[in-house]
Amino acid sequence: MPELPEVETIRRGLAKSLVGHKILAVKVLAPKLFIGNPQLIVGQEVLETSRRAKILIIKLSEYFLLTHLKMTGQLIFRPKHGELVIGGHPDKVYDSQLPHKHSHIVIEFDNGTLFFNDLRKFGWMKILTSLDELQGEVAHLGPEYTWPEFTIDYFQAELAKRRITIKQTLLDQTFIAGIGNIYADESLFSAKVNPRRKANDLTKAEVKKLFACIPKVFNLALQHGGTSSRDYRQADGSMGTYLQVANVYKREGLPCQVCGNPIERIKISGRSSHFCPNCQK
DNA sequence: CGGAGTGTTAGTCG
DNA sequence: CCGACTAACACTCC
Repeated sequence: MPELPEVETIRRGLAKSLVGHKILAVKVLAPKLFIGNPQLIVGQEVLETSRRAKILIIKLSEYFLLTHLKMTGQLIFRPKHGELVIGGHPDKVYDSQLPHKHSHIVIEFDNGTLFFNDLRKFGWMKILTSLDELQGEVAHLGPEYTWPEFTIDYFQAELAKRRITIKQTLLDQTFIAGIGNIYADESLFSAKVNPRRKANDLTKAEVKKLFACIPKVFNLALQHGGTSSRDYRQADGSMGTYLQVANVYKREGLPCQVCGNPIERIKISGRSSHFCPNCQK
């Protein structure tokens, strides 16, 4: 579930709570989800947080703690002092009941407790002990949309190589980092490109449009704190509101905001894909 | 009740 | 190398 805007929103929220604070204890309730020896990071302080694609990176005094939330992972921080602010969306499951049956890793800091919850258990936490290891971990990922190397020339050349659909291409993390199912569909709507089109069949004008739409969609989503559907909450427990401004995602059968045509939902290589058959050619 | 569907991605197989 | 498919898991929806 969490794509770039959700992970980035969580990162920003957690940075405020965690930077400068020390890990007192790590409890691993589902060993499969934690890679490395949890005792290694006890006593270390959080220096800074960053993000690469959908991976959250917490830099500690000596090591790095990485988290991937995959489909249903959550990170919830419960501060020691003061009420947990739920952002106007009270939800018992994310407050008083922690840890609950889907809390698999619990990290105690000097100022509160971080819970890693994951219903489907696809996510993970991982300790890396050097910058080299970290670079190896993210080596296969394509550029972030904010990087200078993410240029129109790169974008066009990569699309030209691919005979798969444009939808599948956008989901390929080795091509561009951070796009998932929601923002693939939303970017394609913005660019008026049908998700079934082959990547290498897009016209030059369409490629240019899509290239411009990706940052636009990501930035809008970041302003809204990401998308909340089912499990996702911001780091403070509140909901992201992007879905309120989404054009196609989860809008099957509803009128297109541009032309009024019903939004369709189809399967593209196993992933649900939402689009307006009238606007997206 | 049974089966399909779910925001991800690494791995396998042809 | 490329592309299609599957598994990892637990729950909701129809």
